[in-house]
Amino acid sequence: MPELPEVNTFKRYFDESALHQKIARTTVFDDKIIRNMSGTAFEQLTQGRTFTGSYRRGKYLFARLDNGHDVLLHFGMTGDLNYYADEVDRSKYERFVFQFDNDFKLGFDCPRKFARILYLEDREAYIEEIKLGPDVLELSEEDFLVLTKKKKGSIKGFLLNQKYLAGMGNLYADEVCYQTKVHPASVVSAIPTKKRKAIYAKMQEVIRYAVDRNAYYKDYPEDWLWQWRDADAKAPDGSSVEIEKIGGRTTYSFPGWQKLYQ
DNA sequence: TGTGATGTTGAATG
DNA sequence: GCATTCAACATCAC
Repeated sequence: MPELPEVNTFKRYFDESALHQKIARTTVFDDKIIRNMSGTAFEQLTQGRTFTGSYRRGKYLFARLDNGHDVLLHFGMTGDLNYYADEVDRSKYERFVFQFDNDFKLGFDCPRKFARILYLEDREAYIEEIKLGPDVLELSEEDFLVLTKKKKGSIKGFLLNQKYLAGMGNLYADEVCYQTKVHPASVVSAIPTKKRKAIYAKMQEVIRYAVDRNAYYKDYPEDWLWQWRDADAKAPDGSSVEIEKIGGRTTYSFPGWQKLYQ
């Protein structure tokens, strides 16, 4: 699920449920999901604390504690949040859970365990360490044009690289390429400036649109790519879909519709 | 039953 | 050192 718009929805959910509540108890069920310490250490560091705010950058959600430290929530492929009071609402895939003073719980669910949870004393140092790029919605057109000027890899691979810009994932990257009629395998630097501007604008538009709708796909326009993302898909001009690995991910494109720059 | 998945990392290569 | 590629990660659903 989680690309930038989805994680933004998680942020809203987190803010509405967990903020300003004291953590009475933290329970970790899967030690490996906490990446920089043991589950026990994580429990002890978070118990008794209160969440005071949150900050999202790309797909990374940082939950600030009242001691100035952060809990980083990265949702991987299948991460999700679940705020509940009744035990019947607990997910079988809950990997750890914060229990608050009001007896409500915020569970972190993740069937496939690709999520990454870290306890961070210094958020900025961590962002620096992993070289996380600017959030898509914070990136200026000027910076985007500079970034893309000399890159020799594919535009798809570029958009997915969180070190250049944070937040694009497999589906939205395909969507932007499709809507701008650029083949995802195009060499970044070979794409004319005018077209790179169009990619920047479409990226902002698509991500903004999705964020505004809480990443609720059913509210997206019918002519967006994802809805008919399958082997029989046809572009508006009738050309057929091509499915291949680009930038390491399964990519849907229409060679007859999207121009390949190289 | 085998395959692929809305993501990231770290090793390998150029 | 930088850019890029790709297997590995763990598990479930179709």
